[in-house]
Amino acid sequence: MENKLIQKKLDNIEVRCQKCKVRSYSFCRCLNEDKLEYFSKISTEKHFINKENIFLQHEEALNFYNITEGNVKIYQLLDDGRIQIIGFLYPGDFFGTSNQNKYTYSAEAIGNLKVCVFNQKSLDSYIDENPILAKELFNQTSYELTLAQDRMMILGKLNATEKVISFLNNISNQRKRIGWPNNPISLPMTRQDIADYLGLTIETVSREMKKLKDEKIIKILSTKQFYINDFEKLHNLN
Amino acid sequence: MENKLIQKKLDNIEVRCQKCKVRSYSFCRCLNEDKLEYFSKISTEKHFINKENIFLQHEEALNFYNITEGNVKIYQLLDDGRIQIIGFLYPGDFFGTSNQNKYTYSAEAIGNLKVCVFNQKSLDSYIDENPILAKELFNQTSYELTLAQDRMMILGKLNATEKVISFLNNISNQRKRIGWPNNPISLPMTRQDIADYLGLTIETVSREMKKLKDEKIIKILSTKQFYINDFEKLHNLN
DNA sequence: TTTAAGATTTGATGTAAATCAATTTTTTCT
DNA sequence: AGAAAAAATTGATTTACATCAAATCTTAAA
Repeated sequence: MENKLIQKKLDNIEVRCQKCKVRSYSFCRCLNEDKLEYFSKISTEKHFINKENIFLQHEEALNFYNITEGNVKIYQLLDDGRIQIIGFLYPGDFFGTSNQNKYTYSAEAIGNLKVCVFNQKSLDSYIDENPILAKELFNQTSYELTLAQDRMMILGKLNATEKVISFLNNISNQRKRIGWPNNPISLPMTRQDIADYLGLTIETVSREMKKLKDEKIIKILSTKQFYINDFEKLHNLN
Repeated sequence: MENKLIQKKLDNIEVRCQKCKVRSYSFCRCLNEDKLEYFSKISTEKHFINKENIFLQHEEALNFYNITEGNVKIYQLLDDGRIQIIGFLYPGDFFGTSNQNKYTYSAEAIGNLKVCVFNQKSLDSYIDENPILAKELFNQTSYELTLAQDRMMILGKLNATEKVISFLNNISNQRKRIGWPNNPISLPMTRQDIADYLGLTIETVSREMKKLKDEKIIKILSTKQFYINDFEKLHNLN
């Protein structure tokens, strides 16, 4: 009876990577089909619900995560409660980087979330035997770094209008990347999240959205849904 | 006559990596001694003077650089001339990451600069044959990413006072990292550079420095030299 | 379905940092 | 060394965005 359960579990694990919908744009895409059976075994799937923390900054960094479904926000907190959202993550994105064995940010689910969980040490050993993964991770991390650098410009030099525009453009592009319809767009995050992401207040975000609506560049279908009337204008404004 | 010259050049190249002063904290530190002779041959040393551009954003990304002496600023420009300095780089730091074969930022020498220049394609092939380098580059890039993320917090949520303090702390830590005396500190960059790095104006940086001086937390020895009186206070303020 | 709690919008006011402007200091060039 | 140019400081004024406050809309719970 119990054996049967274990066997079922194993079968399930074996095929998980083969059936994975986000593999074509995840770091594991570099692995050949014949590697997947073993690779499936070094990770497990885990579910989180809205607002659940995956981990907190400064906790011991045991795991490394890859999103298979849903969204994640990663953020840092200051002692006095100020928050900066570092990034919104999408299916195919990985997270859990650490410094001196501690997570460098906190991670929280936005809506329902499914992730692949890798033990950092196991993944590390696996990388040693499959160097192609190291190269893929280097390339993807380099790309992440370029995005982080672009965000320095956004946070340091753009005004409120430009920040909100860059955010809307960004959301639209992210959705295109993972093959989702990029218009109309439903925002998984709250206005507060957007504000904390852009280094603004919720009131300023609200006012800027209204301005874009009044200029007929976007249509606000509901607080979490908007339609881009004029892609051209939105792109050129930033 | 010419042969002699070439031979001299080759001798010089062969030993370059072995004699290198920054190897212990550069990405190439992961290579065994016996790899260095060949590794030396895939890069060349190049000098730049103050304000010389190493490359510009959007140029075709042909090379990858490692600093052996001096400092570099990497920055992005907006159409209207606004500038954001992404980072100040130190000996042992590498730069030249690209996206779709284009550099994602511009790089300029601060003072006299010596770099190792790698052809991106050659380095890429070398990595394929020495996967340990891929892992080292992944690790170092991950670390760079955590620094970039910390800077999002600085740019998005800190006020002017906190920004300047974080900058001074950062400079002090960078110098410690590469084994330089971290007090007093001579700044290689101008006030304008500091302002463009922190998303402030030159006037605000100047006023904040004066405030720290008045509070006796730092002593300003000259415009480019300062002494930290109270490390404790400086660290705790941020 | 009603009520309560939470999220968002909108308006009035305050303020941190930008901008404008003038002076002083430092560096560079002849 | 002296003149010119560039960088940095200091002060006065403006402004973009934050803060404070209240109203409306949305979601969740009873």
